[in-house]
Amino acid sequence: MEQIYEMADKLKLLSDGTRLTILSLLRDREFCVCELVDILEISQPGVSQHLRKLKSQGLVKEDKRGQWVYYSLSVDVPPYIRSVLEYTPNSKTILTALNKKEITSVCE
Amino acid sequence: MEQIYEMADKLKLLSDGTRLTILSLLRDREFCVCELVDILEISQPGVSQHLRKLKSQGLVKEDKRGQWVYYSLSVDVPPYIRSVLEYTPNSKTILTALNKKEITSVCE
DNA sequence: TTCTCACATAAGTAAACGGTTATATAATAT
DNA sequence: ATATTATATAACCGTTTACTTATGTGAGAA
Repeated sequence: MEQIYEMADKLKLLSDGTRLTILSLLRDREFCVCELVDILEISQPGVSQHLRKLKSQGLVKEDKRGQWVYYSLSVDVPPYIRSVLEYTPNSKTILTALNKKEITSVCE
Repeated sequence: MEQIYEMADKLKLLSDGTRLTILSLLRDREFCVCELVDILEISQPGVSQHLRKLKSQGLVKEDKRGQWVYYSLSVDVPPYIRSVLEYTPNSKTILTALNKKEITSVCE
């Protein structure tokens, strides 16, 4: 019972389009915040706050390198979350849908 | 992109503990509203409203039989929702966790 | 008919949510 | 040292959420 409410809490992270997009992108590779700001159409603080929620529940981890902070999927993403992410479009699809050219890495 | 926001909208239905419990119960058999009211610990209108949301998004269907309305999982539950429900506790586990004796059917 | 039971709908409310702008911090570049 | 860039945090705000109580509706029982 506890368990089912915990699951609901984590699933809440997937219940917002912006966050589900972020997770789908991260499924393929790491992204730094400025890339996500460029891709998603909300403000930088908006992106930061979504990332904070995702991190606080252990779905993503951050890696600070110089000026940038790179986010990637945590290895601890529970199976019921992973199973959903298998059904979301991949980053290539998302990026072309948004008319963003597919960058390979780094903001520089 | 459209697609990802649609998925997020349906996942929102799983992001509440009460609704996730309802769906997990329905995975095993149909339940009438009064059974759900007895099991879950919220008011009857509260249960009705959750069921309305679940129905409006096509996750459950209703079957009126006499005085009662029986709800069951829709056959149209999309795969990414089904895959989550494979990880939730079954109705037996939920009922014993809540100290409700396992009824086999009907309110009568 | 009248009462009761099962359910739905309406209206109200406190809290959470998802965004914004403004500001702080920390690293790099000049 | 100063400016610029990347990110985080704070404060605010309108909307949505998940409940509640009160009331409506429709079926079966008396």
